[in-house]
Amino acid sequence: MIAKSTTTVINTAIQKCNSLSHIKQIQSHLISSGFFQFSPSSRFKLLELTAISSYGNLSYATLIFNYINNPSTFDWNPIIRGYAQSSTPQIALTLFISMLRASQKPDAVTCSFALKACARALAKFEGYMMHSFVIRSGFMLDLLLQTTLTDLYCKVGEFGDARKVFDEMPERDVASWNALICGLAQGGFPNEALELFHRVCRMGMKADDVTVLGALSACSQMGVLKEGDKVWCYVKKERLDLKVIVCNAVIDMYCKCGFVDKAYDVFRSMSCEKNIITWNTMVMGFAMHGLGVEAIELLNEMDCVGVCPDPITYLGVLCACNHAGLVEEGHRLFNSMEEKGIVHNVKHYGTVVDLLGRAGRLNEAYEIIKSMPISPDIVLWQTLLGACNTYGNVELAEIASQKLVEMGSDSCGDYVLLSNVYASYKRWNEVGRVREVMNIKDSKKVPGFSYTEVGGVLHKFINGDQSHPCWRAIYAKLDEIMYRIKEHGYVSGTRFVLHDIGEEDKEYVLCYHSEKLAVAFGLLTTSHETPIQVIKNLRICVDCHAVIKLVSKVYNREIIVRDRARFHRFKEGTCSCRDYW
DNA sequence: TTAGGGTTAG
Repeated sequence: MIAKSTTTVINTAIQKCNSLSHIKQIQSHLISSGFFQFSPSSRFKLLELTAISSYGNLSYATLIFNYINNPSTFDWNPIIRGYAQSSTPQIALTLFISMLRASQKPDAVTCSFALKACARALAKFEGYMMHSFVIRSGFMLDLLLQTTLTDLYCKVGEFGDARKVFDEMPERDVASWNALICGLAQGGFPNEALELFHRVCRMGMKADDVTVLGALSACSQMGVLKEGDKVWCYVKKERLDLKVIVCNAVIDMYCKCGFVDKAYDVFRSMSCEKNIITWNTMVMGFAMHGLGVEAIELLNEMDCVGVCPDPITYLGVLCACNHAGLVEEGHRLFNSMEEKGIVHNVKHYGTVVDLLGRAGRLNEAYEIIKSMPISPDIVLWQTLLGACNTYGNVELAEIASQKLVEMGSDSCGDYVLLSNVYASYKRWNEVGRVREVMNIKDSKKVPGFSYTEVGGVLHKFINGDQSHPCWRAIYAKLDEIMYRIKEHGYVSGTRFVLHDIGEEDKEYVLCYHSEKLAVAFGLLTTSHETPIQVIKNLRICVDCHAVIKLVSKVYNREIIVRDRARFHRFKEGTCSCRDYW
């Protein structure tokens, strides 16, 4: 028997560990003194520290664990927890099964780690098995497990089951609400997430930092400024702005709602210390708004105040140069990364290829791809192909298309671009051949949709959509728009339509793109001085861009479109992207 | 002796 006071001394020493070598010293002391075998609490502390602390080492923790004769639940728990939060969470589930085979009984804590592992591994089937195990073990009344289950079902996309677990909870605390709010926000249901946030506030429950993170993410996705403002007021009232993670989310929200100035105000007036994510979010915000010079200035400021940029900072700055057309600066920054100790990743290559490609420097872009020490991905070849389409480079377009086929890309956009390049040289035989392959492959297109907020209600439009209650009026308005802008020189850009249909029909397909429907609806339902705000899931197409520019002039209306890549602010016939996107 | 919910990315 070991005296309790001795155990306390040992455990205090373990807690003071701050390096792996320190852990090893303690371990050897525990083994030689017999504590490893006879003091379960010391062994637990040692395992926990080795498996989950920042200076620990999971492989080493596994070595220690394998040294234990007949491990107890208290020995299994820290090792399962360690793997659950590692990059290989599926190992935690294998260990959970090994534990059952070794006839050790998992407790509610073991289950919480196993559920976490399922969520991180997106293991839906194993998640259902674990849920059943939790019920059979009699742990279903555990509030923490119910919350973990709610989170798990959201992460694997089973929102119905998440809702069921949540609705059946006898009592809920703020973390349970957060699991559902954040789960819905991250799972593509921002509207529902925001509604729940308001419900939490109405119930008089104190929303905490995690709740507002979920709400802010929802506002960012939908681009709803008024809602975002409300959350920001709540954040200030509850002093949640003392948390850097919350400020970062607020900056991101204002950028994505189209108000980079407000984001910058928050960035400048933060009362807590900025972290690298704060800087990166602001840089990315500038990029999104085509403010290349501002992004570069921020990078320089980081250098002045001694903050080390990371690969994401450089990605943001390169992206900003790309959107602002700062070709030389972007190219120079890309080349300077190595001396700053930052290794180029595939996204950096993607951005610089885009940058050079848009500037017509196709051969340089291709040389960069050829010199890459890592494999180019599908997006990168698509970027080059896009530039080939713009500049009519058949030779490189064929190379990029061939690579895309080899890589198994089945995006119909690839075929459209290649056939457009052939079409621009009137090489109709090749156009026909590409179209044929495209039909055989039955390439799928991601459906485009846009939404706009009018009177606090979000209206969603899909290409060619007739589901909106006012669709007849919207289509009539669009006909009027097309008629009026044609008087100002608009010619339909039918070469961007994919389908093999007659010219008139092509015009029809283009005409009812979701962003045009949203703009027509905005013109119908909002007053003259209100800017129309539209959010699109894909990049805006060339034809819609041309149409909206003219609409902003003919109807004298400001129109702001956030597409997948950036913001376009249309005013008096021009766009803030200067047609460079 | 141990558990739940979380911000940036072509």
